[in-house]
Amino acid sequence: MAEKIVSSRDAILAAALREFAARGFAGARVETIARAAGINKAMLFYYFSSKEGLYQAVLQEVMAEFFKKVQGLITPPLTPGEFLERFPKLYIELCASNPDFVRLVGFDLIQNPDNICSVMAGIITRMSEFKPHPLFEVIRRWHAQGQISEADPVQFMMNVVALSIFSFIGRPMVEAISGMRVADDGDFYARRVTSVVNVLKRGMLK
Amino acid sequence: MAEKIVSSRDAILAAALREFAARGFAGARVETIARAAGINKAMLFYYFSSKEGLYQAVLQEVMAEFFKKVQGLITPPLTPGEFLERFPKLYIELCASNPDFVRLVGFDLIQNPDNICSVMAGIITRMSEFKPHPLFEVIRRWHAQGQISEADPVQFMMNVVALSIFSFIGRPMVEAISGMRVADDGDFYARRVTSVVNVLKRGMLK
DNA sequence: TGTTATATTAACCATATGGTTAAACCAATC
DNA sequence: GATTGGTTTAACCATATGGTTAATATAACA
Repeated sequence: MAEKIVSSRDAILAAALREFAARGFAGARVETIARAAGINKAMLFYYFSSKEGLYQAVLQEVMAEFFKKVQGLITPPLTPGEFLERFPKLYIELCASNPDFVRLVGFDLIQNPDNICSVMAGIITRMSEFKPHPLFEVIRRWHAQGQISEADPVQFMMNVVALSIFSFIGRPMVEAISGMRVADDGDFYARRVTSVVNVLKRGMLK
Repeated sequence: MAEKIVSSRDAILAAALREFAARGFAGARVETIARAAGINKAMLFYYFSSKEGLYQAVLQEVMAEFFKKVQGLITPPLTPGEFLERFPKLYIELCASNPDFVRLVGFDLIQNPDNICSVMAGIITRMSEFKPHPLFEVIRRWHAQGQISEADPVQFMMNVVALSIFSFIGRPMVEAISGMRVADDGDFYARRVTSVVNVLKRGMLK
């Protein structure tokens, strides 16, 4: 066969994402990643020069993919109402279908916020469309035109992202407090989207 | 002197909280904890039989303290409006003054949700007042009486907790996207409380 | 004072882990 | 068929790490 189904490099990246997401950087074992990728441990150091290098590569790849998707959403001009409907939906569905992404970013956000910030900054810089980051200008304009009630774009985005992403990390916590087990069907996320969109629109739209 | 300023046991617990919060379970070094606590490593295994045991003890202690405070808030009967004002305020201020708590719980939530769930369940069971967990009954009643718009108590609480806790974990992320550095003064949290309470009341109160 | 239970330490130990190396394999190209 | 350059592996290595032990200090107490 001319090409392998997956290159060793890609197999390593995929396996590494799973392992890092499951155990964090320190808890991840290079050996385990190699075995899961079906290659010798030395291969891993051949492609990525260290565990740290591999980690950064995974983070880079995964974040870049994520930003590409978000960018697609916010490129066309939107009304605040449209934005508050589409962003959480995209975000929640994206996270639901990539649980490893959420956990990886979560770990990094807790442990080493500066690192993920610089990774994101790097990606944003490379995507010229994001440059001065139009989104925050847009949000400011929405408020200036009296379309939304929240004046501070940072608070605005925090509210949006918080409600969206917490559906994943915080679910077990709420389950524990409530004593209720939330069904793990796709339905849960559909209901979650509804609730979030509702709160955001009623809460921040004028 | 009859008693030491702090018992070795407590010194270990305090140092362990710091270390586990900073590096996660796997990243934490027993040696480092011992040194920070000013005792010999063997002492640590003398009081807590293993690294895992120490970790659980820390989690237990920290969660119990947290629940005690939350309980104080929700014990008296409240209107939904009062609840939506006081809960986020308490939550955000609590997290702001105990960043280690947030990170420790965050780690555990991502890596091992079942564990923290059972810890919480244990604590709740021991606090008899929480038993059938009245809070969720109360929320249901609020909706039945037409006082709030969200019918599902799980969604209701998720919205509340998400907006409150994300102020900490997610802040660097929003900062990176926005390119703005949020001032680290106490003011930030005050503004955050205002925004969250606003969204929640406008978004879920009828 | 002798006894006992609790605290505390220095010195070890077995193992796991990130990382290296030198040799082999393999496909393309000359 | 020899050369070359990327790919892959088994066998190592140094070190860090969780955990143990046996001996000692301390305080309470009979």
